[in-house]
Amino acid sequence: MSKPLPKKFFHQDAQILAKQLIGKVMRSKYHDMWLSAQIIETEAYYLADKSSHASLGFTEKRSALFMPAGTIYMYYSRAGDSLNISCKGKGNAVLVKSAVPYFDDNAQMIEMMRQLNPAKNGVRSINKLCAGQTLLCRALNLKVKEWDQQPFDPKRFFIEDVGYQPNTLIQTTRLGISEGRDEDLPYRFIDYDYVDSCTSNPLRKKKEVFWTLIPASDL
DNA sequence: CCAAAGATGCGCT
DNA sequence: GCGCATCTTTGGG
Repeated sequence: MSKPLPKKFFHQDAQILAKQLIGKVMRSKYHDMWLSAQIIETEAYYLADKSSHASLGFTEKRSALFMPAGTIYMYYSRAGDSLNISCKGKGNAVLVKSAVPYFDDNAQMIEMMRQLNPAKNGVRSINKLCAGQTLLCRALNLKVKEWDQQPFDPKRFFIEDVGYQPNTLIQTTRLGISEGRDEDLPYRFIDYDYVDSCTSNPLRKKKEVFWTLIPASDL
């Protein structure tokens, strides 16, 4: 079950890569168990855009953003780890925002994910187990200390093309960007068929939120 | 100190 | 289900 995305795959424009990553499956080995989740939501960030960490300048902490395409950039903020991947052009990257558990071989995987990412009250439903950039890192046991500035490793953590093609993507604005920091750029992408498992559903917002649909024929 | 590419509970619709 | 207040941890100023 192991056909990691080739390095070349990450050598694409951030928005293209963000769209291409939708539907791909992350696989992380925890002890002897593979934990797998299909990416359903991503965001693109560019060196020139004021919301990107890279735009704040090169530092040791942010150096992964300036390393070759396909380098993992992880950072810790607001009580959780987040996963990014560098892409074409120094300082450009894609943030993986949410996923859904993908179980093609292991029935115990969900229990392990629940253990790694417990809900404070009750049990986290399967479709919300990886519904957030820090939640998915928790459920897959991905840590800054272990993966920041590293390339993917087919033996421990990689992303795989399982042949899934989304029918439609939602394109909308990124979340958590403060005013004046290019908050209106439409660089967030969601698999329409899994919109109920994303961090926040733009289609059902009462407030005015920009979104548009991208059909499969345009991908 | 406090902002940060967040998450959660609670009250309301 | 939505919006807002509140809690969260860490590194840079």
